[in-house]
Amino acid sequence: MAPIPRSWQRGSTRRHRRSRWETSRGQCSRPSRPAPRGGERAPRPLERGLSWASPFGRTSMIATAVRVRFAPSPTGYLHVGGARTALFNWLYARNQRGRFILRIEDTDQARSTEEACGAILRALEFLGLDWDEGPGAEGDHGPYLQSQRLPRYRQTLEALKASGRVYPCYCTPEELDARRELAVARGQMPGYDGRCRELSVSQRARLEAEGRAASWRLRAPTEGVTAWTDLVCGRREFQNALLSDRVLSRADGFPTYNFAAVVDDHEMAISHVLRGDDHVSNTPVQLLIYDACGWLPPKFGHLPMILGPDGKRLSKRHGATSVEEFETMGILPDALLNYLALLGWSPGVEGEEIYAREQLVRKFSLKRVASSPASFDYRKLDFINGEHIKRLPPQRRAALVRPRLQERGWQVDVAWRTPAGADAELYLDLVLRALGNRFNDLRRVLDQVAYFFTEDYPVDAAAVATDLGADEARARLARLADNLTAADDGVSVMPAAGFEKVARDTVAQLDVEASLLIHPCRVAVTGQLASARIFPVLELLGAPRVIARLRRAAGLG
RNA sequence: GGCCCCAUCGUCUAGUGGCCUAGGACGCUGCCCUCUCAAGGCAGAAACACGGGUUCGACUCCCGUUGGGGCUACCA
Repeated sequence: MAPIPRSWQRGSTRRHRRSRWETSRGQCSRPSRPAPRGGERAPRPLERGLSWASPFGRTSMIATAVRVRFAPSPTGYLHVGGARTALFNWLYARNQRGRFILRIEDTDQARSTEEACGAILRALEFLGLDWDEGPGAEGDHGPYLQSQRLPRYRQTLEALKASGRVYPCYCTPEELDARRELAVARGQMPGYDGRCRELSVSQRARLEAEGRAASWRLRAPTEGVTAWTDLVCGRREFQNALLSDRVLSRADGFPTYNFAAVVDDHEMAISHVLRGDDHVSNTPVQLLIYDACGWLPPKFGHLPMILGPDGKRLSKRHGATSVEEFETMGILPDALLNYLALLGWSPGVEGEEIYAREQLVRKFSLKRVASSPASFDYRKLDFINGEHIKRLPPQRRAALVRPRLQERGWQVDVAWRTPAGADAELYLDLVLRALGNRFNDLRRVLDQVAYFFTEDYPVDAAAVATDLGADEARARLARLADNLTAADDGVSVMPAAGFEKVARDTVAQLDVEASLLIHPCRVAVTGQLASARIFPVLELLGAPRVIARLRRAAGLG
């Protein structure tokens, strides 16, 4: 087996403080954070006049610190796609010794909920993707909830109005929809038709007199191209003619996604935007907004999508999709991270694909991110999870099982005469050691150890029928029980070797194949066809229970 | 419909013009080990979507076809 990475020996290396979520509860909807020192920061003045003419006028050659962000909108649980995006950002930040920022994009008042926000934060905590700035970890660039940043968007909008880079649009959503449908029906482009772009002062006054509220649209260029070099897929470009004038500020005064994201990414000094492929077409729009504001855009990298096993977008009908579901399935956070990292990224070396999180951090590179979409493979996740479980140090494996055992009220009785006496901790440890590599699935382990802790353990009826159905088999078990009784002094712990000697002697007396005794014995004692090696199991069970179970199986008990 | 992207074993991928008789991982098959089951060891089946170019030479570069995906909002 490969050398065990330090993290598995040391236990958790998660950097985040366990208490963060507890202390950050409620941050999502209520700004209970202390007021920033010195009150509100002065708004950064908008640089007017050097935008289109000189979009890179403010380029600095000084390498800036890496600041990346994960910006979920709290409209549901954390999807594995989102988790993968968060992971890649986190890995990049940790690898580059940068900062990982968490920002909640809750400008959609109708769909955002506090529960969803809490669920997302909890899922990130479960995964151990700790954020340096964000809810519960206020930094210099907060607040980190968009709903608390409204004044900032308003300020930027005012500056844009002053520079003439936005114009009011009085079309209602209904009118827009109707015209869009018409355009599509005619085979034309569905984008905004520019109706309000060149309105005169008097026309605007008339529309406003009708009581129409204005949304504000970016006056975007109608020719040329908007291009960028994507960190993942290289040069990308879009025809400006295809990019219609987008709404930056809705009629209700709330910013749209593209506008809020740009303002926030700029004000939070984000250096790299790593997000899902589904955002590529937003990028030229955002680039235009940066330009209009006179800001230098960050670098962009678009991660390929995660598809279901059938190549369609991953959805619930494929199986689990939320981090929470994987947690209840018994998937370890590090295993999920390991698997997710391999979806769309490769370490570029052959052999083992099992990595502890700090190995991922060390190896991660944007250069090795794939540009093609990947299908989610639940079986490989299971394999990786099993490998992670197998590499856990004994105490941590015990910690995974213990609460579930306690939940069922299982305990250890000194009368069993096990090597652990009545020490439950030691007993669990010994049981898990006996199980060894067979313990690689949290969903199964409870059934695998049940017969050590209770008489009410699951029994495989088919196994009983085949292995204990014959009279000869039961007679052999009765003989074994008798011989064990004779060998047992009623006081001391019988070691595995002791059980084995009695069993071998019994086989010799009976003059049969050893397996003809051992297999029925296993079924009689564990209820299962498969278990850990039988003699250590018998030792852990203790002679009293072994003899009782044998007699019961033999029909004598 | 329009725009954009993607294309190597069933799946995740390595591969940046000759190292490729295409490598690894999961899964699958067989054998070994063996008290069962796992684990482990060994072996095996399994792919460059198709068609044109470019080149002395294409998995690698270009074009087209096909297939898949994304976007096309006063959602994010």
